[in-house]
Amino acid sequence: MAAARGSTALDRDRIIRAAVELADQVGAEALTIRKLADALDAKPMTLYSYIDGKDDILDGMVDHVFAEITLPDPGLPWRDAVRGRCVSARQVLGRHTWAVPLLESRRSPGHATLEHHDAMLGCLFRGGLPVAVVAHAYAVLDAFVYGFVIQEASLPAVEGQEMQELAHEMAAAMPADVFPHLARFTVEYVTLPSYAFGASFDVGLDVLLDGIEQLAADG
Amino acid sequence: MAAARGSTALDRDRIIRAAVELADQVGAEALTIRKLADALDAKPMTLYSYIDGKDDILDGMVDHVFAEITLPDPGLPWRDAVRGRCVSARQVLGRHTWAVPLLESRRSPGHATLEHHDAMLGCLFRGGLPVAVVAHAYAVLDAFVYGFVIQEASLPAVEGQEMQELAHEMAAAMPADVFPHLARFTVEYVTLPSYAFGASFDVGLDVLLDGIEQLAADG
DNA sequence: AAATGCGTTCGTACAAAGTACGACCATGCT
DNA sequence: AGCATGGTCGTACTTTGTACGAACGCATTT
Repeated sequence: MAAARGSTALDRDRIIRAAVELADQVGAEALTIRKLADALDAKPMTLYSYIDGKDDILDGMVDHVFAEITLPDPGLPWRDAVRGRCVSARQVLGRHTWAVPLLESRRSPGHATLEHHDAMLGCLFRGGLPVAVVAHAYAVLDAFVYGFVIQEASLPAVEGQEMQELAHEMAAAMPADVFPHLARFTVEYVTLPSYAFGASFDVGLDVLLDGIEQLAADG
Repeated sequence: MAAARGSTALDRDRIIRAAVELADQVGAEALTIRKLADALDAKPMTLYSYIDGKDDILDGMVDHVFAEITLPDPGLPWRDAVRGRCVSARQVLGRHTWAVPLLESRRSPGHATLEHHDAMLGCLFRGGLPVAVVAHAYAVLDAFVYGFVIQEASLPAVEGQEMQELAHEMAAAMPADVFPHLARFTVEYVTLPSYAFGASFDVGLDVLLDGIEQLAADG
C-alpha cells in the first residue's frame, strides 16, 4: 500500500499539482499522461484511478490556477481590491502561461473558479455599483487581463537586455520601406533601454478602473 | 497533371484556406492532416509538398485570419479608424475562435500580420499621439480585444433565447448559500431578456479609447 | 527519339500519445 | 480459510504527425 520511493500516496490533488508543475516546465502541449506519470513515479494507467481522462486533468489545472489568484480584499475600497486581484491574476497567469488558452476550451468550472468569481462580484456589489456596471466591469477587466497575458506570453522577450538585443535585430531586419511605421516604432521606442511592454498593463488597468468609476457615477 | 474531381490545383494558399474552413467547423484541436487532406481530395503526404509541417499550416492560418481583419481606414480620424478595426477584429476572431489561443503559440508572424500591425501603428502616428501613448494604446486595445473574444468563445451561449434558458438552469443549480453573489448576479441580471454579454465590448472599447485620448492630451 | 532529371503524388510504416481491458496483488471482512 | 474490493499496471488498440522512397508525368538535353 505504501508507495515506494519517498513519494506520498497518489490522489487527485497531487496529480493536478504535478501536472501544473510539469506544464510550467514543458508547456501544455507537451504535457502527456506518460510524462506526468513518470514525474509521479507511477505508470500511466495508474492515474486513471483518480482522474477521469486527460480533460479532467486540464479542468483541474485551470481550477488550481484560479485558486492561486489572490481574492479581492474585502477590507479595501472596491477599486483597490479589484486592482489588487487583477495584478495578482496577471502575475499568476504569467507564471502559468499555458493556462490562458485553456480557459477558453474548458467547459466545467471548478470550485475555486466559482469561488473566485463570486468574490469578485461580491466586491463590486459591495462597492455599490449598479448591476449593469458590475457586469461590464467584470467582463471588461477580465478581458483586459487575459488578453494582456496572452500578448506577454507571445512575446519572445519583454524587457531588459535581452529585449533590447532582440529589438535591434528586428529593427535591422525590418524592411523600412514595406513596414515604415513598424520600423519607426521599433527604432524609436522598442529599442530604448527603458522600454517595457509590461508597463502598459498598469496604464490600461487604471484607464479601465477610471472608466468603470465614471460609469457608476453616471449610472 | 490536372487534378481529378472539380478541384483546382493544390497550392499553399488553397491548403491554408481549407484548413481555416475546417477549423471553423471542427475546431483547431480536431484539425488533422488527414481530415484536411480529405477535404482537399488529396492524400495526407501530398500536402507536404506545399507546406512545411503542421506548424507551417497553423502559422498560415493565423496570418490568414489577420488578413480578414479590416485595416484602420486612413481617411478617418484615428479614433474612429481604430474603433472600426477593433470591431472588425472582434468579429473576425469571433468567426474563428480557434485563432485566439493560436496567436499565443505562433512564433513567426506572416506578411498580413505585419501589414496589419503596420497599419495600426500608422493610424495612431497620424493621429499625432506620442510614441509612448501609441505603444500603450496598441498593447491595451489588443489585449482587450483578444481577451474579450476568448471570453465570448468560452461562453456556452451569449444572448437570446438560448442564453436565457441556460441562465435559468444555472440560477436553479447555483447554491445561493455557497456563491451568493454569483447567484444574485445570475438571477438579477443574466436571466433578463435584455442581457447580452457582447454589449460590454462597446463599453470597454469606448472606455479605453477615451482613456487613450486623455493620455495623449496630457502629453 | 531516348535519356535524364525534377517536381508532384502517395503507399507504407514508424513513433508518440490517450486510454480500454483485464490480470495481479494486498488488504480487510465474513 | 475464502472472498470481495480497490489500487496498480502490462498489453494492446487507435489516432495522430510525418519520414522514406517508389511511381509517374513533363521538360530539357543529348
